[in-house]
Order: sequence, then C-alpha cells, then structure tokens
Amino acid sequence: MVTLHALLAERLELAVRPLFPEAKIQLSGTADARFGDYQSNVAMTLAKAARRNPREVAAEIIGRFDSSGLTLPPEIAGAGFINFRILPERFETQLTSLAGDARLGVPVPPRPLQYVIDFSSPNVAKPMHVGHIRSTILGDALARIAEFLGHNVVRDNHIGDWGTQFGMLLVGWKTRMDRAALERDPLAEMERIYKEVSAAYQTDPATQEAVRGELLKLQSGDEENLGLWREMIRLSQGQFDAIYGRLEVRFDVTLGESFYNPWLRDIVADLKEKGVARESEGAVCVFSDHTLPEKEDPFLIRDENGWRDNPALVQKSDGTANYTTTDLATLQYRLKTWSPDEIIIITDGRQQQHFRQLSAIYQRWQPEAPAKLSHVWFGSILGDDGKPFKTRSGETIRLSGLLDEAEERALVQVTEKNPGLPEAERREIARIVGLGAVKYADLLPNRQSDYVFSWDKMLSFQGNTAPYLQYSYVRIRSIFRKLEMAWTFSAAEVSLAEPAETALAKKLLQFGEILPTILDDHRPNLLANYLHELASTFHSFFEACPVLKSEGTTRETRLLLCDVTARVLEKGLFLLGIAVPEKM
RNA sequence: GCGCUCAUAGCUCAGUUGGAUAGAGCACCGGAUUUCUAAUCCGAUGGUCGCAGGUUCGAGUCCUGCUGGGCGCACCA
Repeated sequence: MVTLHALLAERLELAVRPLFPEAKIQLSGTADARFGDYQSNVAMTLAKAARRNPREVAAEIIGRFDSSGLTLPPEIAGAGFINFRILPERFETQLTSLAGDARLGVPVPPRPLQYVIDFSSPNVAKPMHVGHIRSTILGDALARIAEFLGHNVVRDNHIGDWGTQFGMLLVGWKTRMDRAALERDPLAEMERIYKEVSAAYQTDPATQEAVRGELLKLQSGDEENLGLWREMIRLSQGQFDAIYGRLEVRFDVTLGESFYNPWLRDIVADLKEKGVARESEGAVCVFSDHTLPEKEDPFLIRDENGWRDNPALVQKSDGTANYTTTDLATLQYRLKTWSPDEIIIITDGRQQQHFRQLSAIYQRWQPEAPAKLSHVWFGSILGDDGKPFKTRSGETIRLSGLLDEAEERALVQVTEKNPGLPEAERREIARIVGLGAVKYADLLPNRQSDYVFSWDKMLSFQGNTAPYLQYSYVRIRSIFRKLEMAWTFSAAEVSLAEPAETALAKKLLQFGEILPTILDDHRPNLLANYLHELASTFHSFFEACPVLKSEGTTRETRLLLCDVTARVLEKGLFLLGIAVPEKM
C-alpha cells in the first residue's frame, strides 16, 4: 500500500513542479491537530529564494493542488505554511488497506540493498558487561529493521581475538591459573589473571619481558601458545553464545580479527604501492594528502605551532600490523564477499577519529568501491554519579547478572498481578518482560548521548518502558480471548466516529512512514518513541471506547483497530528485539 | 594545548533537512475501577532550552566566542 504521506507528496509535487522546476518538496506530519494532518514549508523556502511573498507563493501552489478524494481544500496559515487535512473517509479506506497489508503499511524499497552490520564485537577472555549491550542491541535492531524493510543483511560479529593482550593472558595462564576457578567461570578467571598480569606489567621489568616473549611466540606460530589461544577463544565463545541465546540475538558470521591476519602484509604493500602509505620513523603510515580543508582532515591536528601531521599507522616499527590494518583487511573482505551497498559498524564514540581515518584511507585506497561506510557510534556509559563507568573499580555489572535480576524482578510483578497462573507460565512471562525492559531502556535514549547506567531505570516496568507496550498488546489479546470466536474484518464495515478511534487510526498509519527513516538515520530510538506514542494512544482509546459492549459497525471498527494495533505493536517490538506475552 | 562530543522541567531523556504555544517518563498533588487486565486512564504543578553575540520572516536546532562534563590525541584495540 502507498502511505498517505507519499500520496500527498505526489500531489504536492505536481502542483509545485510547473512553478518551480528545481524545488525540493517538503512535507511533514504535524504534531498539533489544529494545523491539520500534514504541513508543507515549501512555499516559504521557495519564496525566500525567489524574493517573493510566501503567502502569495502558497496561494499559487494551492491553486494548482488537486485535493480530490484525498484532502479538504488546503489552508494557508502563519507565515506561509500550507496545511493539509485528510478527508475523514480517506482515513477509513486507508485503515482498511492497512488491515489487509502484511507489511503493515511499510513501502517496498525501490531496490533491495545489501547491508553488512558489524556489531557486538566482544573481546576474548573478557566477560560481556553492560558496555556491550548497546552495540549488541542497537546492531540487532538495525539488522531486524533492514530485513523487514526488504533489504539483505549480513550480521557480522567481529570478535577481538588477536592483539597484545594475549601476551598477558598467556603469562597469566601459565603462572597464575586457578584450574578450579576456570572450570566454574572461565571468563571471570581469565579476566582475573589478565588484570593481575596487567598490573604487574606496569612496574615489573621481568613481567614485561615475559609478556613480550609469549606474545612473540604466539605470533610466530608456537604450537603450545596457539593451542592455549584457541582454548581461550573456545571458552569465551561458549559464554558469548549463552548470552546471545538469552538476548535472542544471532549472527550470520563470526570472524575474529585473527581471521584477517593472512592479508595484512599484502594490504600494507598495496597501500605503499598505490602511494597511500609511506614509511616514517620505521613504521608505515598514512599522511594527509591535503585534498581536504585542514579542519576536516583526519590526518592533521593543530597545536600551538600550527597544523601538524596526525598519521594513521598501518604497520608498527617492529613490522607487525595493528587495528587499522586489520580493519582495512576486514573492509576488503566484506567488499569482495558480499558486495555491500552499506557497511555499518557499531562501536562506542571513542573510536570516532579512528573511523574517520579509516574512511579516508578507504576512499584513497579504493576510490571505485561503491559501498558506503557508516560508523554508528554511541555515548559512554556513566555511573549514577555522572562519572565514567570504570571497569577497573570491580563494579562491572555483568550482562548475565543484569538479565537474571531483570527476570527476578519481573517474576515478582507477574506473581503479584497474576497469582493464579502456573509457575512455568509466570516464569516465561517474566523472562519476556524482564528482557524487554532491559532492551527497551537501552534503545530509548538517543544513542549519541552519554549513557547513565541505573538499575532502577533499566529494570523499571512502569511509564515509558517495554512492559507498558507489552501490556497494551496483552489487553488486546484479552479482548479477542473473550470474543470466543475467530474474527476476520469486513472491509465494508469501517467507520471512525469517536476522536479516540481517529487518533488511533492516524497513529497506526504512521508506522509505514517512519520506519524507512529510522534505518537511514541508524536511530532505532525513533521507533521506540513511535511505539510508546502508539501504546499511549491505544490505552486512551481502550479507556474511552468499549469494544465488546459496542454493536454493529462501531464494534467491527473497534475490533479492527485492536487487531491492527496488536500487529503493529508486535512487529514494532520484534524489530527492537522484544517479544510480547499473551498475558501478564 | 588541539580535536570530537554533550549541556532542554527537581531527576532521566525526546524534540524529524530551521517552523506556529518546546514534549514524554519518573517524582510530587488531585481524580477515575459493580464495565474488555489499574503494569492503565484523566487532570494539575513544573522551562531565562549552559552563557553571550550573530545569520533571518522565524533558532532548542545553523555560525562565532565563552563556561562546564565526558572522550580522544602515531606504534593499544
């Protein structure tokens, strides 16, 4: 089905184009009902460029606008806004179309795109903590949204399984390992030995030497160290899989950094050959090519003496590669393997400079490659005091513990509300509600803001939370259970009379208009906002409009509204990685 | 020092390429349940959008400067 926004934009386009061939059509939904349903600023923008009176321009546009069957005659308001009010009966037919649409009003893209989404990316030998939840849940949500929109998605978990930390882990494994502790909780024990060696490394020359020695042996293919390294990966992957299972997050490929080792030398050679990188102080670096303004150049930095070089290293002076090299190899592998239109990498904001450099290197190295490279970043996690959430303090909140607590708290609530349900059912509801609350709390804030971690906020079940949305679904399901018969809507019987009915219908019709923009901006929080508005609109409707006690067309219309609301809520929450219970 | 980023109600946060009277949730106060699940609804209170300039018909949004928080600044990832 075609959205009202698209229909209206097309009519507006036909009216504006003959007058202003270069015009860009502006049309947005209005938040305030007094200004109609949609509003365009196009007349004001065009009038400004043409140095004309905005209201006159608006009048000319309206004179050419064909409103038949779609809107009331448009109105000029304020400085030159054009306000559109959709015909009431048009909402009814549109709602009928929506009810019959498996895509729930979401338009099919002109061409399915290929996406590679790189998210979660935990490190071997470190437990997943709250810091990983953002990348994991954000990436999963974007992947689900892209798939539902009709695109192809490769979900790639780029595990941190290589690098200098393994020197420390190997030393710890060989000298400080507690076998029993490793059996009980592999990641906790590996983290413990890592921290101990890391601390000793700061001050003790003997430890420094041992770490370098073990790392060199690993890198040069020593069988014993390679075996231990594989064991660490195996143990870690088991823990990761357990978490992903609970989170209901899946990946298509899991390719660690080590996977790209075979290509690193060739990439450095290729970069040198193409003149992108050159040697400097024994290392191989990419310097500015001075094609960008200094302020925007990621390879320049300004200090008291003016602009100086801020190169990206692709090979260290000891001949080994680093993060940037691995990322370039990863980029190349993805380009060759999947020919993506867009590669989305999700990390925290501290890596912005790195990805700016990476993006610039990529453009100079492979200028013909069509893939868009998007770094989707999110803010730091802060403690309740507003200061950075430090893992070294020992206050790390393990993801597994967080999920446990969420389910326990939810179980208390479910038991209070529904003591009659069997325990197994209460536990399953608590699992869905607890997990949903955690995910929703993480997806709701703007991802670029710093993130203040709070147990109460993350595990809250009231207000703008997942349980609020799940509860509206449950209320609808309860209606259909009471109905005690299969219900199918009849297209002939739709009549929107009450304001609460119309408000709900309008809100439902927005789903297809906003979903594509959410992927474009990589911002699932807009979907969370929309779903909260929808649930809120539904709850008001639910209080104002009895469904089962109404009759005839009114009853059919209300059942239809309930049915579509349940489907949009279920689908919308699914796209955020959140399930819905039948009862709660 | 330089760069990135953030600053909106008591708290946590939304705010769609600049648009009309800046919105939610929590907390606090007052109402609603013989009625489809009250994890709900209805209402009230609460704002110099960090400060100062600028751009223009119009600025929370764009530009400049300042203040404050967080992060980063070549061989870590």
